[in-house]
Amino acid sequence: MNKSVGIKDVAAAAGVSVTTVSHVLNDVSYARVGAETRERVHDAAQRLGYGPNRMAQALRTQRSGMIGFISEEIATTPHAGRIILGAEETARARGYNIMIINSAITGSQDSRESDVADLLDRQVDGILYATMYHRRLAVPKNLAGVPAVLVDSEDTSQTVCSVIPDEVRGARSAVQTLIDAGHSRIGMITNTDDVPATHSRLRAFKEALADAGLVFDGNLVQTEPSEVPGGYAAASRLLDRPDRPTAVFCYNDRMAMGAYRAAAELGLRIPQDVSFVGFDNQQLIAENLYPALTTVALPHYEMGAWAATQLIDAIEGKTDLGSLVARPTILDCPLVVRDSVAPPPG
Amino acid sequence: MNKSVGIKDVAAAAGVSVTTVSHVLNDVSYARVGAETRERVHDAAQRLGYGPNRMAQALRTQRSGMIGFISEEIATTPHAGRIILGAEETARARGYNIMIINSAITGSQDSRESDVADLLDRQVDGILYATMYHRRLAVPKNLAGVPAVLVDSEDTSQTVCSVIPDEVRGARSAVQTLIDAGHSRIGMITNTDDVPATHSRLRAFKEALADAGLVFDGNLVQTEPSEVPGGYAAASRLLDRPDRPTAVFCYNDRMAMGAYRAAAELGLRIPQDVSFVGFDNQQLIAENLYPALTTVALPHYEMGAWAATQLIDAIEGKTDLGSLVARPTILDCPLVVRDSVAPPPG
DNA sequence: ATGAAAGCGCTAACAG
DNA sequence: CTGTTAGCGCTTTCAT
Repeated sequence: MNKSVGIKDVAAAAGVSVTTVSHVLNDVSYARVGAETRERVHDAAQRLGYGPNRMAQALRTQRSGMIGFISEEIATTPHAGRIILGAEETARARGYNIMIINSAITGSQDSRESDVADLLDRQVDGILYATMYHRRLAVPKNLAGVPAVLVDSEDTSQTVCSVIPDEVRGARSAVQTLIDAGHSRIGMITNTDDVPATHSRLRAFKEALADAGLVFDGNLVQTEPSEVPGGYAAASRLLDRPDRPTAVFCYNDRMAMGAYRAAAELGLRIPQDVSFVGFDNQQLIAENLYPALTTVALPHYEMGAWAATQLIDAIEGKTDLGSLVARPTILDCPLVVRDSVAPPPG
Repeated sequence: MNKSVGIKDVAAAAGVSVTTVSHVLNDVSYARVGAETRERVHDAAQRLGYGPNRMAQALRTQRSGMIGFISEEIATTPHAGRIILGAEETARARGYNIMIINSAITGSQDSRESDVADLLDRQVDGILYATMYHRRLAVPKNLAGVPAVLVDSEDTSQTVCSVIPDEVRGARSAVQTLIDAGHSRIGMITNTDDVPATHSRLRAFKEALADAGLVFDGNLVQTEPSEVPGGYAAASRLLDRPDRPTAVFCYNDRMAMGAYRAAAELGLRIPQDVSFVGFDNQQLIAENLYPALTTVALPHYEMGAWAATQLIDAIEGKTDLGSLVARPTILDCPLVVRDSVAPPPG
């Protein structure tokens, strides 16, 4: 059907040996081939539509040029796509391809190991392991010894390199944008999950307040599950107070969506009466709420790209991942300014 | 590091030849091996943690067990993830893995061909080609002759097998649910894109009305770009009429989101004063609007799974894709009932 | 400056 | 019932 043309066909067509073909096509440095021969080879290859059989190449060189990508619940979050995209584009630019495997987030440790084993049988040169949200993770044992990097998660055993978002700086810039707009009574809607983001964002909230010389009022932080109904409930409590805050930092965009409804029901206009800022930059929500939500973007694409770059550098011996395992690499979360922030009323 | 254990290590450990190992591990039918030997081989393989080198295997058998997956803009839509998931899970269950490539939707025909070529060099056994929304497509020339199936798009040259959603039946069930609730003045918000979905959904709207003996009123269909602001604008016009419809079928969930705002601004309650039904089942929106939006789901997972199944069947010679190219296979779009539909007021 | 040949890890005739 | 051996398509050492 397709590639019936092999290196020997090219050799025959160019009237040279396969060695020569291999040499010129791979630009082997030490082998010296006549300029005219070079051209003949390139021509023949071109004409026949030759492309090397990457499996044969891999078998011989012990380098598959494939990167395994394990993603938890590929589908559930639109974010996962950005990580894959970052990794794929980066890898491809360097001649690598991505082999993708979905891993159920509910899967057992055994099933995770067999995901890795699958990829290893495929002779991938390295593995990217992405989680659907930032958290700490016990990596499959058989990942040890394989070039690997974790994306959006940290290894509990500190044995594999990882890249995560800078939750604290991101959250601080979110709160700062509220402070800069002139707010001094600022509330926060936080969530109930025991994940790094919860702690980091809350801590950043307090720090930003403190740095601005504002007092932290525990009554102005309301906790609920991190979904739209939770945001609605938390915001309702916050905005119904006589001394309601004039601005609210929401744990994420989904909670902000709920907060919008709470504000609407109380007859509060956004941003004239109350300002909001979210986190995550879930485009579908942030762009489409009215008014559009100012929020903080998670660097999914960048994490994917960074991870792929490091992994490939390690595979090619340009880097030692070992030097990076000590603590996760942290990537910036930029503020995305839209229309939900204004100076406080009055 | 990883798989330094090969078939000959197993052979040595089990005290048999590599042939025997290959035979028992692959359950070769014709080769007859003693039960006790079988066990020894399995034991040894187990003990050494042997897994076959899939590249060597592929090189030898001319079957890579890899499926190439080309996806336009993997990241942009959450939907793409569901297609990948359907394909990946199905493929994996049958011993195949997915090699993924992102193809810019803006890419040239040449770049598409090189995407395919890349995969072909990798010796994939077949290719799945997914678009980010249902449309007609000129497939790369070099896809001809390769087992392939298109997901969510149709081949303009009718030469490759494809699977698409049943827009018409989906839209009809959306409209029907409005009719069943007792509505007789039903409006539609449609869009400006010249894509199959636009035409199918509008046609279905008219057919459903006709079948129910309701008259079609051109004033009750408003056209705008298929995003939230468009939905807002179209719905505003529709609901501001003295003879406003009591129910509205929205081209998609994003437009429905805009329509919700239009209703709110006019002081209309959903669903008491006006019912809405959307299309696409974009969970982030449909589940989180208030009230939650009744809509029609696109069978992304199912299309991915169906495509992978057919492709693998074809690869394994169980099916001839040729028999399916004549027209696309159409998969059902189920109605997802939530809270945005009620009987008309009064 | 170019070619012959070995061998990557595996499967599948073919021999015994 | 089990073992020998020839490649799959390529890279690379070593000869020429």
